[in-house]
Amino acid sequence: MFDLDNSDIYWWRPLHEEDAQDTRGKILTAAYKEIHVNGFQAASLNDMLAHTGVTKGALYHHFPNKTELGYAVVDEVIADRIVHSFIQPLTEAEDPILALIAMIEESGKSFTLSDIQLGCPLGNLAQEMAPIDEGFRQRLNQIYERWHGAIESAMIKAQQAGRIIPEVDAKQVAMMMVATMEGCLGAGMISQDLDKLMCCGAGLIQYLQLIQVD
Amino acid sequence: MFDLDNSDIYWWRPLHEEDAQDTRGKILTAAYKEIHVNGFQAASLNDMLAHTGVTKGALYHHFPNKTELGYAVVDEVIADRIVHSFIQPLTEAEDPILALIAMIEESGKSFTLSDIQLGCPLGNLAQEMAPIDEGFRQRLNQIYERWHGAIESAMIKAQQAGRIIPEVDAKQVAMMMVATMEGCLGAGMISQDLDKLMCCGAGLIQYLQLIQVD
DNA sequence: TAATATACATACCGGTCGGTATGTGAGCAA
DNA sequence: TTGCTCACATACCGACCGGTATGTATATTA
Repeated sequence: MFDLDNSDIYWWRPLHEEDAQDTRGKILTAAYKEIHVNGFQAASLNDMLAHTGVTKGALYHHFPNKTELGYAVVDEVIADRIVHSFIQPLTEAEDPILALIAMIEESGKSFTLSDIQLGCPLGNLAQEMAPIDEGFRQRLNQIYERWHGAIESAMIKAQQAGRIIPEVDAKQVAMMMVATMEGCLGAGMISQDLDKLMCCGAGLIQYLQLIQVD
Repeated sequence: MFDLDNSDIYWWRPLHEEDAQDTRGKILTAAYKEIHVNGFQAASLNDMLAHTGVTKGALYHHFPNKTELGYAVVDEVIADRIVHSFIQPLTEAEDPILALIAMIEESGKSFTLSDIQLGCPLGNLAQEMAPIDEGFRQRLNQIYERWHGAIESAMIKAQQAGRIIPEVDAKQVAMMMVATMEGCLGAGMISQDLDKLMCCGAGLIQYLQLIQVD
């Protein structure tokens, strides 16, 4: 409907690779942006080609069709961003609970309005494509399962260390954490209000403190 | 990509009005279904006309364009369904906490796979349209604010009655509840697994029990 | 050097989209 | 009966879509 092009401030986190990429890489990042703004179905190949200067011949040399390009964006761009932003910081942390809280607080502070305007690239694509394309569904579900797994492991570790009350179930907490984080981003997106996003995040942090052993 | 037509089992809850509607009503429910399956942008006017037997002339007699039709679907169909399913049961309940728990448990039990395959009509549309159309964003945001308000009031009521610990903030809890419920539905949709949905819901119920005064 | 494969570039196609122009019959008011 | 409005019905339009056929410059191999 309207244009959000030609600027980097609209992307969740900077895609540092921007320049000095090969053609395939250029297409992938351009496709990622287009999809994040318009969704997959409404993403126009012509538009992304126009933005990058890459031609249609080049695109169809590297990808057989639009769907496979979408799959590649999920596998190579989105998965990578989720892992680096949310999974790795968790698996590497000594105290995963503190890491989770820090992650949420950090997001609340560093997100700008333009960051949350477009929502989560993973969540958006899941909502749009999971019901109508099994290939997308499986690929996106894989990412979610890695995410759930990482939090579940962290919770089990915290429970064994006596940092979390034994009454809660690690799997339930993990699934609920991801669901709530996605939901919070959605709340921020629809309200276009950073305060609401942080209010939502504060609720989640308090939940984490409730299940902690003091 | 594929077809989910000619059956009612795919819609979240039956749209009881089905038959004996006027032309405008027929268009609205058909549009609601098309949008719920394909999203707004990918929803085809020609398709919904074909499914109902209504002609394009009739459609453009009642609605000036596709966007206004979408707005009407939000205002008249989606808002109504959210209010009746989630807001009214809450405001009418004596003990809102028990009502919330019952609502989640009830959903877990009554949802079928086909119900969750398409996700939440409100959440889907919000994710898709909020970033690219201000008219949609405002209308959808209004629904969310009513929802948030209802839960917040319920929480304040419960807190005054001493049913909930005083440490939690009613607004935070309200926003987090909605976010988590939407997120849970999303988890169910992407996994196409009712167990995961219920696992997620169980986490939310346990949270409600944690903030309760025993 | 000749042959072949790679990595694009350009031009074009059929199909679908939202939207519109025009026609038509029923109901009603004068 | 006449004239007007409402509630559609039909036919069609230009724009844009994903995809393809064909051409070409460069690098690689025989």
